[in-house]
Amino acid sequence: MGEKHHSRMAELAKTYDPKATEERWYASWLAGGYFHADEHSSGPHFAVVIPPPNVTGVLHMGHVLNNTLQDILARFHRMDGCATLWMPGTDHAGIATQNVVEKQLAKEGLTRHDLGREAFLARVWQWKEEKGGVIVRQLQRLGASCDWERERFTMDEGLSRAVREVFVRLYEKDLIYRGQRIIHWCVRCHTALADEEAVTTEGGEASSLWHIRYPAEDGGAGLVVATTRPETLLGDVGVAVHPDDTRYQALLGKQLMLPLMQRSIPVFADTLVDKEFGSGAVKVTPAHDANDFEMGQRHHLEPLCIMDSQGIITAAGGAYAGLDRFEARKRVVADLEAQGLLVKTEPHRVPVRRCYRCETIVEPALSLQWFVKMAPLAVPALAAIRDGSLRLIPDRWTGVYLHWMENIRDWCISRQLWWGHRVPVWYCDRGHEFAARTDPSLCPTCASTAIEQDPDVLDTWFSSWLWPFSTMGWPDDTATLRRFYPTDALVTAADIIFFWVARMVMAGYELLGECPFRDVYLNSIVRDGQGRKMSKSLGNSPDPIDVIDQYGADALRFTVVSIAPVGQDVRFDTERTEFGRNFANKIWNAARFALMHLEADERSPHPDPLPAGEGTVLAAAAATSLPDRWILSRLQGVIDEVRGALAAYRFNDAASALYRFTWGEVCDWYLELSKPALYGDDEAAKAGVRRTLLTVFDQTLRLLHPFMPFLTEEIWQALPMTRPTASICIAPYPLADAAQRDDAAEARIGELIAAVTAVRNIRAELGIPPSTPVTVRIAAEGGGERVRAIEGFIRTLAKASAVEVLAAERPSGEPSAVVPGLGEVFVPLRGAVDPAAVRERLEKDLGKVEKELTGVDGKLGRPDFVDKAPPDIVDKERQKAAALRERRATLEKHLAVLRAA
RNA sequence: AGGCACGUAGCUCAGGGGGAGAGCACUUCCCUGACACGGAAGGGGUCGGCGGUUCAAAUCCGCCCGUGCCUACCA
Repeated sequence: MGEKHHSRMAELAKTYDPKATEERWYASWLAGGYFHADEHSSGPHFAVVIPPPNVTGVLHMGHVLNNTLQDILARFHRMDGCATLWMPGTDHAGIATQNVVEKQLAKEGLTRHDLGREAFLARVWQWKEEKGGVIVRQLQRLGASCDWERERFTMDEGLSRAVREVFVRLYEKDLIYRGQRIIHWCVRCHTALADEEAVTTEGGEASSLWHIRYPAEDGGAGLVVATTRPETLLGDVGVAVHPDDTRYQALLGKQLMLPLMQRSIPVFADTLVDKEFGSGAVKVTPAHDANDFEMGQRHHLEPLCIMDSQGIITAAGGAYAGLDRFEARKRVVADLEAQGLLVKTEPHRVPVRRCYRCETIVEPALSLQWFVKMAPLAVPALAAIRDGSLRLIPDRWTGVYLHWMENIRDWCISRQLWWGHRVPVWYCDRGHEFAARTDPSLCPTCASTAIEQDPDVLDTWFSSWLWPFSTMGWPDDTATLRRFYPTDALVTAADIIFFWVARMVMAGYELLGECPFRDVYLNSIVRDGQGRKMSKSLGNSPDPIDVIDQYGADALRFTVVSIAPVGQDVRFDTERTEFGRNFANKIWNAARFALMHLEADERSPHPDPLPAGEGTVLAAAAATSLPDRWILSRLQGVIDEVRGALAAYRFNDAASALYRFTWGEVCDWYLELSKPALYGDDEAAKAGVRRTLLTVFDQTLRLLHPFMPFLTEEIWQALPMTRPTASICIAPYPLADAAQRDDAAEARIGELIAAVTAVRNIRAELGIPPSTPVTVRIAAEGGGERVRAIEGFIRTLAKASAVEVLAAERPSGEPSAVVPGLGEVFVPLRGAVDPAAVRERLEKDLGKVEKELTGVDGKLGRPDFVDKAPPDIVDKERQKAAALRERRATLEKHLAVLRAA
């Protein structure tokens, strides 16, 4: 510990180690209560609710992106002075959770029926307490700044009360009803599913189209129907043809003999039939197909159910009773073939719907279920998007939303499960039905005590659609609701626009008269390196926790945000995280450099660069040197860029602006430019640079904080300055200060960069090693003042022994480059290198100039261009041509000298 | 079938009517006292194809090809 003043340096390893910081800072943020949103606060506010992950869920890359974006918004607004609420919680996920526990039971050789409803539910709760919510801890690893004190669960007491209240209200308004409908039935989960939960396989699945002859009852030929589901023939009650179809006019109204079943069924006309498809004749099975059900109703045909809840053919299926639906299909086809009634079988792709939870093929089934009448609820939800009070970003999703809303169908909300909110409807022994907010003991109509509650539970989404306000205490009129509702933004994936987003909008209007959020940002879908959707079955989804362990949470966050442009899917490969890891390490090392110099001087403690408690930056007055003025000016530029990008949800643009500034300007140039002063003897110059360093780091870290919370806190806390707040989490977000914009400084440093690059380029191309000193000569435009302002920096950065301003005469036969605004930069090398190499370089330059000149002259040669293009554009081209001509002349002169020699 | 999006450097992708960009990969040089998870300098693209609008098109429009996604009552 000899160098005691460098103790902090000793702590800072050469590479950043996320493991050493992340856990510590997260704990300190929680302890500090920074994420808690105070409902009694005043001033601006910002609220966002998390799309509640399933309690059964584990973090995947989609969550990482989604929650990082929310965290960026939350942290940004929190720093920007808003009382910020990021509402967290989990979803009880009816089917998914029930499946998990049923699987567990299966290992013990039990089914839920062995336990009974009550014991089973106890078992699910037990599972939830022990194993559920892993994802919440995983979100914390990611750095999510949720208000965990408010964490909710869709089955907790408050939310259950909200669900019940909504059901009863809608029931009383006749917006909830019970009816016999064709719904999607999962024969494995044993429950009804909403339309959205029965997913169609892309492009259909390989199957066949069977053409079957149905003879006429009177012994005639009858007709041929085409079907993809021959087994449902057992439940046919008729055959439909298009009314205009000339082929079947004679058969209309006649009876056919249903094969295998020997039942007489009618032929009728319905416009739903497509003449072009198959034979133009459709077998009608009202109990097992939604369209057939419609036609059956129109033509007063009684549905005939031939399948039970497990997909087994019932007694109504005659000889086929007891067979599984697919076995029955084989047998039916075989029997038809044996009887010569199978006309042909052709390969056909069938749109098959599968259960979104277990992927079992779903069965359209006629069943008594509860529905929400959606059309009235859609009215304000449509108006909201049309009048702009609700925005979808990117807005191309608006069309998708509108289409769904305009063609909305009633929502089947009952599920034949046990895990979920139970339908709050009771039936009494005298046939009365009623909904109740609290569990009743007798029938309100007849006072009978023989009452029974509906056994079904509600669709999981029936609690999710209330999420934005149920989590804030609704139906009570709470301070939280008044302060934070409606929320500002919703960040979610587009695949749940219908399941969730659209329904929340409807619920918000129906129950609170307001849209629950203003902006809906639909984030990218994260795919694997080959563009495939990440899925468990493919095993192509990296475990984000492993990635965090390997690279750090900040690295993962920054990478994911950087590669996710608005509205485009992203491809993620674990190795891509190196991008963020490298950036984090770069920042870390830049900070080591800064801290080394900031702490090296104990005699002159640094002034606090922060005006007390404000988000503005240090007055420009302190910055005197050119590089200082430049970097502070550039800082204002990034601040505006980042703020602008965030306001437009252009997260990747914000990230890239920060990356370019931090790495490409601060590290690549400013730190290098600061070295002459820092390593020099001029104490005043040193102090100025140190102050700028401190300001730049303080401000840049704050800008970066929402993206890389851990690293920025770690470094910020190490900066030797008076901090306005205990944590960077709540430090004011930088606000650009126009007074610190300095166009002149930006121009001068721009020239410096160009000049240094030019010299380096010449060195590299001509093979002059850094150890060989060169003299740089500059034929300056308009005097040598600009050169003299930067010559010291050129000398250091270009490793030049001297920088000279040329008088009238210019060197001949030497490599050079033109730096607009500064002049022509020469690196005299005669004698030091092979003249042939110099000539080669000059010829290459000349070639480039000629090529460019040809283009520009061509443009200027067209009268249309000169006449019609805007004058400033023409002017620019003319200036370009002039400069190129001059450059060409110079190069030719140099070459002439070389060739002569 | 319809709708939407995408097709830009070897790879992954930004950009978007008047100078073709980034990261990775590649070539050459450099372990220079923040950083080799680094530095310096480079090579590489007729911006999917064909037409159109325009003084000017990678950028706007149309068609085509390819890819992906969403929606749908083709039994």
